[in-house]
Amino acid sequence: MNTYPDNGMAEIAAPASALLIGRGVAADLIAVLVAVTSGEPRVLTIADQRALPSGPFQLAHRSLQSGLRAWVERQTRLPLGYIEQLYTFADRDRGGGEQPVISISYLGLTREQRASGEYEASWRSWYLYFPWEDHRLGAPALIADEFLPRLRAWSDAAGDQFLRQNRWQRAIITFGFEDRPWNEELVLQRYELLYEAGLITEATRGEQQGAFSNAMPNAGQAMVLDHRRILATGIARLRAKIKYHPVVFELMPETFTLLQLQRCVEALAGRLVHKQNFRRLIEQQELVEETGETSQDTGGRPAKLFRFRRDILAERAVAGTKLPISRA
Amino acid sequence: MNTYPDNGMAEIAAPASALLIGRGVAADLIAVLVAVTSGEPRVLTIADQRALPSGPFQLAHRSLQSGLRAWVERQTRLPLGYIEQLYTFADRDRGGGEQPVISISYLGLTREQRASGEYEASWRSWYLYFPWEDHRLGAPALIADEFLPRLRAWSDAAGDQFLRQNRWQRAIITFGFEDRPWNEELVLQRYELLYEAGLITEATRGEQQGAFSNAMPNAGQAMVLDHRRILATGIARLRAKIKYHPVVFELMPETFTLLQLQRCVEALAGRLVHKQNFRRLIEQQELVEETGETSQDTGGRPAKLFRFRRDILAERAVAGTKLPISRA
DNA sequence: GGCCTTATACTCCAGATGAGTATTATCAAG
DNA sequence: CTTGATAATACTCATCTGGAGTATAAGGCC
Repeated sequence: MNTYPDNGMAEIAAPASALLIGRGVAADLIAVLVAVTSGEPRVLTIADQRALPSGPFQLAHRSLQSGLRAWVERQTRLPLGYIEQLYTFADRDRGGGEQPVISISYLGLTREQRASGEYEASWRSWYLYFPWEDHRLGAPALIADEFLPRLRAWSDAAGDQFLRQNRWQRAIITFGFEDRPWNEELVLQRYELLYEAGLITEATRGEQQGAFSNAMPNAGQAMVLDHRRILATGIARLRAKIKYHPVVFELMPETFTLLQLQRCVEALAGRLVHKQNFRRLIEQQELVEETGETSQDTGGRPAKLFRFRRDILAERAVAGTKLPISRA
Repeated sequence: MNTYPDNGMAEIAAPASALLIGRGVAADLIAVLVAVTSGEPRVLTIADQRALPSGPFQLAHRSLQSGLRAWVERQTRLPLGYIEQLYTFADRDRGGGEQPVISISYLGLTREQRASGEYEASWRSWYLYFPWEDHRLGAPALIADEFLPRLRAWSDAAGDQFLRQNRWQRAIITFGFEDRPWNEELVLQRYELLYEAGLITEATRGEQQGAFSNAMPNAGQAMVLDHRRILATGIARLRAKIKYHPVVFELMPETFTLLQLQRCVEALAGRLVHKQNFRRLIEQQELVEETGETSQDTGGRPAKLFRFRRDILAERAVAGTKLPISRA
């Protein structure tokens, strides 16, 4: 998201000897398109689920944002409910030649997901790429069994004492070791930590063939270039956003029960929320209104159906709202 | 920041007839550099205070971020404590020719401000550009006396009823009319509203010479291109950020009193905070430690001097903190 | 009817927040 | 050396908010 001193890795290095090129870089758009179906948060992927959809910026478009929108809608035939810019970075390894590539990444939310791509596009659960991020059924064993010892070892391997302590402290905070609470928003920080520790497949790509590698094949599906990092950025942004902005509704069907809404939020946040408190907050904020209908297929008592009050959007989009996901 | 449907204006339009240019755009960096001195939040400007510093992206740099950092430090000889990307947009009116320009804007915080530019750089209070954003001495008369009637008239002038209501509702929320609370974070939304209503000088630039204009010369100093909009984005981002991230300290001298810290926060937020509660929050978060010294030149009882606990930064940079500025 | 499942209505408590009051320590002016 | 002005600093208090739990209602299914 944003770096303190300069967290590195965000943007790929170019040799310091390269000359100044004032004019003439290529610009790419990269999209993190999200939908939630059957209780899973899904992201649109291409290239055998190993890449995010992307394409060159075309001047024909009014703006970057509308360019992205038009391009996605043409490719997928999905209406995009919400678009937000994520991050821009420069990457010289792309293009193949001397010309650097500037990549502008976007987060987009959509309701449906008839894939319908021109290439083999498919929607995949984002936990395929980040299995350690799903805490709905408790903390995944992967974290305590695999990450904990390896991050510990990596920390201890640091030369100077300050670095050692710094590494371990980041591990503690991001993964909630030593009884710290889990903070679902730190998706990017966790990914970066694992990357630096060499546990992520992508981190060891540039290295020699026979080199020893710490990379864990079971630490999530790898992606092309830094696409997994961009996905992490998108997930983090969305997890933060749903807490104070009514964007969840862009992912919901026209009418829904409160439990469906809750399941959607839980899928995104990767953690469960207290049902009664969730309803209290939703209702007292007047974000939804009853349709008058009820849904029978709940498995229990029929639930009232609600619809998002679009009329309140102008107000709340700017003034903010809340969702009950513990930050502590 | 981010747009709902597509708030327009964010990125300048290019004619729909323009052809696709896959390769070859120019990339510019634009910086919002902020410092706080004598109780005023200041921004570095060039070109007779009518522009933000900017320059072409040079491939010689490791990354966009380090490029920005190196370039600013060379130009101003100021160390940048904190850098954060703001927004990227495409602008075809720039470059003069067919080549579109991609502008990547950054927010940077620095401690001192010996201008020292190569061109005539100077630090200006950002309230010079946004006089309506300073509520430290109460709401500026400008808002009730000038904006209120004009925004009212602009709303009423809308053709259909929905648009009329939408305009006025945005005015109410962003400016706190009709007894709504003032929300200091809505800097960008306010600027966009004034821009759409034609009250901002920049909004009427492209128009005919003799055309009638609503633009108010007293509604803040105008800037080149969309620099004022970028500045608004930076202010909004910073105002939001100081509430949950310990970035204020990047703007403070090595040691400071709690009142100095408070004044700095107030300068940025454009509103006053409750002194006792401010201190309570700062101290219970253990963000600062006493130096043991006291400052005599307070005008009253001497105040303890504090220093920011840099050692806590690694933890808090990621875990977050709080500052007491009412959101309600 | 008994039991499972989910919806929905309330209650409780602890900590955070907003807004005071009271007291203490300096300096400067008379 | 007393009086004011200005701040620092210590407490108090009522309210809000958020997390968690209990109780009851309304369906399906056996």
